[in-house]
Amino acid sequence: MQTHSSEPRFFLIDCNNFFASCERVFRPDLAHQPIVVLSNNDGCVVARSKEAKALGIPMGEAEFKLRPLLERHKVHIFSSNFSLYGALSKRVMASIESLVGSVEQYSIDECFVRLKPSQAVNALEIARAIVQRVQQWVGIPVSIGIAASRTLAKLACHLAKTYCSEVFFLNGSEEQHDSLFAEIPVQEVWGIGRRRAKRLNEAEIYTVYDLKYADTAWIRRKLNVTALNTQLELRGIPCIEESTAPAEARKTIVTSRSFGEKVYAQETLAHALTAFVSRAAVRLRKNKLLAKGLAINIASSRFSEQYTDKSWQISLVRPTMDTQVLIEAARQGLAKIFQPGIPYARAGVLLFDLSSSHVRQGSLLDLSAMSHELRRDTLMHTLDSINSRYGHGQIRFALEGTEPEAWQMKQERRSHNYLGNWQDLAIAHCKN
DNA sequence: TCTGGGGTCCTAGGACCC
DNA sequence: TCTGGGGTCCTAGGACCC
Repeated sequence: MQTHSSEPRFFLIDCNNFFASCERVFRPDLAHQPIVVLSNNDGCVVARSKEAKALGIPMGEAEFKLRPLLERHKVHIFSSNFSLYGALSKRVMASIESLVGSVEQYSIDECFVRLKPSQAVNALEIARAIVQRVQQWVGIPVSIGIAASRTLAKLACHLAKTYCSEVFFLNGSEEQHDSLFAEIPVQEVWGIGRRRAKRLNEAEIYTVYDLKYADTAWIRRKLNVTALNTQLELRGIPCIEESTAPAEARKTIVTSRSFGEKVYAQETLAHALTAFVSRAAVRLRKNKLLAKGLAINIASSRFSEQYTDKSWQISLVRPTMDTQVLIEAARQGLAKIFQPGIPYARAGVLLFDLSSSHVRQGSLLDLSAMSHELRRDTLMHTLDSINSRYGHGQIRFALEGTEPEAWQMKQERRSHNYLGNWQDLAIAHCKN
């Protein structure tokens, strides 16, 4: 088998316990303390500090089930604070870019770097410099995997964490890699989730090593081409490309939330959907897009006896960025699928059939409608710029409702928005 | 009582066409 | 009326990611 599996072509840089580390940046007193961060609505655990992991707190577990354990060990609990995490993520990425030129951001806490030949020569030194700089400039610890393909770089990063090393370079011989891979369960591989792992296990493929050398035709037949690419990547042959620029390539925009409390009233659901449409529309305009399709869905709890999940969708006459047009469509849809007596637990809005707002098509038949649309566009952009300057929700549609309501999510332990709100700036106290 | 949110890609199957 | 291959497009659902 011809491979080049030790050539350094990619970094995968991953922030350690990112949300928990973010909370620590402005609470240095929490160093070495167990921390968990909860999902939206304070439902379940989505991030844990190293100390919390050591206490055996599982990922994704419902908070109410863990409460005794959390209290017993005095675990610090935070609601998720995405504006803070987003702001710190930007700083992490910028710090890395200051050393390597450009990164391919993969998620809020991870990025790939495709190494130029000149960088590949000094891969290890550069990686160590990144770890040091991100810690110093932003205060976030990162781990780095260095390898010949993206999948291997992810695996190398996993090894870095396993061996408590900041950087792991897969630069050994084929045999050395294989003996490492024989110890790693196959579900650790990027792209192999629970289901595929189960199918692989049924075929007696248990480890990364097994997958690397499994019969290629079988993988293609029983799984799919994605899994085949994964296998080739394990052999050191890069074949997963960078996902294309998100803003232009994006196909859907989703805003959905679970409610703080169950909702029975149609009008309350309408308020929630209106708020979700408004948020989705802001993201639409920020990406310079128009939407032609809108879907809504309302559902009761998956754990409830009266489980129901209803959706409705519409194709609009013309692509739009106008919040009001979208709100009207959503409310119209709600009237069609709402059923009284159901304890609704969540709702969502999906914008689809997206197109670039640069190539908005004029209607030759109706010039006055065109000019109305252009005036509305201007109004929407004005709304966005006021809200971005004075804070989200400063100006909003009255149909969102004016009082706090049951649908709004629980966030009882949210930290300050230290980097996004003047009122929330950290304050230093001097002792004399 | 309480169980996240936001995405992408692939495949199978049906409708429709020649 | 039935016969057949082959192509495209769309949608629903599954699987994965963080």
